[in-house]
Amino acid sequence: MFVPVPVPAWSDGRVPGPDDAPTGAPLSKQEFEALARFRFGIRRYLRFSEETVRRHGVTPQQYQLLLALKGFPERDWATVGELAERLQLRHHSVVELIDRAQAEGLVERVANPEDGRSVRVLLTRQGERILGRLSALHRDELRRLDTTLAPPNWDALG
Amino acid sequence: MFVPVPVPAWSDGRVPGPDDAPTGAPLSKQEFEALARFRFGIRRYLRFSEETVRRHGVTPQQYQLLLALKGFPERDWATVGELAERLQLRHHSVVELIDRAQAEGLVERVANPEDGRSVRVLLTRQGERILGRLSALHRDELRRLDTTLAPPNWDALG
DNA sequence: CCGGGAAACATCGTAACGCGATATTTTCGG
DNA sequence: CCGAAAATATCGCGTTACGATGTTTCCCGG
Repeated sequence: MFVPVPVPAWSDGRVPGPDDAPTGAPLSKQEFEALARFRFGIRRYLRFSEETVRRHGVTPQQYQLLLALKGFPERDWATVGELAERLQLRHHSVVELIDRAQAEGLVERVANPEDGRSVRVLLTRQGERILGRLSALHRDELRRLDTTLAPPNWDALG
Repeated sequence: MFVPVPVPAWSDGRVPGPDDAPTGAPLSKQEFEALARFRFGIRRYLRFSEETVRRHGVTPQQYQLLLALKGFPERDWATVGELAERLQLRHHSVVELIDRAQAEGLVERVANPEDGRSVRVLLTRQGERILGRLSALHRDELRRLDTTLAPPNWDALG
């Protein structure tokens, strides 16, 4: 499942390969621990999220879709392509995700008046309602976790 | 794929269900955006990670396994159960992950002298080498992303 | 010292998800 | 008005994490 993203979304648009020399010195035990702790924090948050949303009858992917819509900058809808970028997935993976969410009555598709090729995806009333509850729970959890979840502070590691 | 974790790893050991009232008021558009941006940051980091490690011939799960070993607090090995906690997976998922990583020569199992039921998992020389390179690249990327990746600062949102 | 329950690890079959490859519809420049 | 590019959609497949179940080792009461 190798995955070349068409327009890389990180810093310099390059993905380091096996021949790239790492820029810094070898990592200390402390640095490895910091990296591992950060990853653990992410896993823990995602695990909390997964359990929470499933108890409300939606999958983690669906929650991310809903959130990406309601949380889209400036708007409250998005096209498939825009969602693919926000969710860091391929277009057709998003298409399938939308299909499933639509079947559950969480989102709907509307023709885009500005471009007939694309589609506007937006939340249904039910989608709004569920997202509202779930987001509040996530905000609460984030408030509790936030120091645990912060990226390592390399300078204070010495 | 519903997932009741035996010993929940988050705050109060409870997972909010549909009948829990969210503690706070409904979220503002800004808060939704903050939540979505944070999730986007995570996705972007994980995407970077996936691409990077695949170019070096390991899967994302394998990288996480290696990192969990080298970054384990106080030690540089762990049991299957400990890894399950750190990786937030079920025991047998970790067993399979270790099987695959072992087949690739990245980790090895050694009998645990202190308890014959459990197993010590540790890095091979090759696992160390690959992990070293990958971790340096991850540290570099994290240094670049860190403001983007920080959890939302709710107080500064108003 | 021994028998039963618990703990730790392992095996097997299954379902969901994201992907590559490919197809379809719409736009737009010349 | 036509061909190339863009945006969305369809199909089949491999990987992975899971639930259910099995095996080995420890530990404790009697």
